Amino acid sequence: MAKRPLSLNLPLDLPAASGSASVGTGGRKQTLSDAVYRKLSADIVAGRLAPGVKLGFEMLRREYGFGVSPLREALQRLTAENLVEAEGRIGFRVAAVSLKDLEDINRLRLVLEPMALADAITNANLAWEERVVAAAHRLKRTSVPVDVKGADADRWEDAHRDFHDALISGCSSQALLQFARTLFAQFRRYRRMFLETYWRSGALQREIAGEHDAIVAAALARDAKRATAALTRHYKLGGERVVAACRKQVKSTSRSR
Amino acid sequence: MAKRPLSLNLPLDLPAASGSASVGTGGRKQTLSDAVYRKLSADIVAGRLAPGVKLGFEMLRREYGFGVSPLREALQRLTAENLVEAEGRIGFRVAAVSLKDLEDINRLRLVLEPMALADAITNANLAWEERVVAAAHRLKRTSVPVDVKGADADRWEDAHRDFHDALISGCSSQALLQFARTLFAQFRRYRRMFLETYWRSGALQREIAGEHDAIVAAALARDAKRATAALTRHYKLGGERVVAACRKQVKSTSRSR
DNA sequence: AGTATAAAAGTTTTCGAAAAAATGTCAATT
DNA sequence: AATTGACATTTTTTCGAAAACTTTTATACT
Repeated sequence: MAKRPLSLNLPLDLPAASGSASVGTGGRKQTLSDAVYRKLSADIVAGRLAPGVKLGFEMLRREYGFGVSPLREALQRLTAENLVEAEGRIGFRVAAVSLKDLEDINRLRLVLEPMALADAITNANLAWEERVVAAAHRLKRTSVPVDVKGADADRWEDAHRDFHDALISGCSSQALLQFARTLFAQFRRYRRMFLETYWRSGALQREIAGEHDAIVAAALARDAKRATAALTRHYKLGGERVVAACRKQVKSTSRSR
Repeated sequence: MAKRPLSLNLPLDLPAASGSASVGTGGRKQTLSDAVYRKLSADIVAGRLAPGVKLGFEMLRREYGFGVSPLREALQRLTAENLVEAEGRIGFRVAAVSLKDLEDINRLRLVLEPMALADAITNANLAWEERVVAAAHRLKRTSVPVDVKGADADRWEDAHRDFHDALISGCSSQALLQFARTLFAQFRRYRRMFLETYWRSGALQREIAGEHDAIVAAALARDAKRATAALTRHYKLGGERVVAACRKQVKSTSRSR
């Protein structure tokens, strides 16, 4: 047997600046753990798993068909992203929602994402422009969902996320990108949860499309100031809508109990 | 160095903090998974597990004495914090270090942490002041470590982290706090890794103590502007030192191979 | 009745081993 | 000599069950 006497705790090594491939899920080969992570994440963000719902293993096994180990790993990761709450030996629940939390997320992404966009524009190149244009086009061509919790909505939401992700994808700060993505996912849950009625009107959709156009135009013109202003406006409007809806619902539910 | 299109100064206006003296690991009952997470995190940040080192399960089992399940969960969480890198079905490694990554972390925490501190000061109350004073005192009384990788250093580093954590603990934005903490841990790894020689001099320690005093004085005076300036100065100086050391070492190692 | 205590039931957490995948070896072929 | 492919070995990932713990239910006692 090859029992190499590995150095105990103190391997002296090089600070290798290992090539470090590009970002994202790109190279990662899929494991069950990854798959269940994605599925759970999607179901929570879409609101198919309501806030506060107990995520017991019996139920998860039945519903998702995975074993306990991948499930636990996925839940652990989701906990780090504040989509799931873990309590010692008691188990996991879908993260609760609150007006305070929503305002917190909204406020912070209004700082971070324009920052990321400004940086992306200063680093702009053709590949980035391509990506932005392609994502914008796809979003435009994606039909607006009818059922907010269905698979249609998932498709539109993915296109929407990819669009915003494309915009900031040229940002040189990986850390900033990661934070912005986390906040985007968290905010999206609130939007899908509270803007359900708003959604169907269609007027909202046209309005949003106009805001997106403004951002793209400014970004492609490499006008960082105008682009961040447009993005900020977009997020401010969206944020206010969701906050208002959340506030209303909180009030009505607290009345009903 | 890098360009900074990063805007500072945001309007943080939210009704003051809800009591919440119970920050931190408070309620969570300990599981093995938590324990191994903490141990692994400490060993990586301290540099006892060098960047790029393969984290195979045979080795981990032997060294740490835990089963595979808690180990995997801990590694999954550490991956989310960028202290560990996971590659599909190939396994886990301690996250690589690079000058680019260091500069990235440093730049972002220079934006986020002063933001958090400013907010904490606007929400200041007696409990927060108490906490700051206590943490500052403990840090002062903690003896400066001799061996940078030993348990002494862990103790000092904990006191140092608690001090900075106390300063921003009054921040009303949980999300901002979380990001700041993550960046602090990541930066700390670089500092311990590259400032090893610097450390013993003692002069550095006195210098740092002075910077801390300035921050505390301004914070207790509830002078947000002065406090953030002092904190920024503290981090700028520290960041520059580490970046310089990192740059030097990268150069020398790349020469040696 | 009400509180405390003990058994039972149900969950979560952990372990050990099986399954799946990757890596390494070595001979055969071009 | 280099490449390919089959086989063997090592490692990661997943599963099923045992262990540890929490919650509920039942029972006894003041």
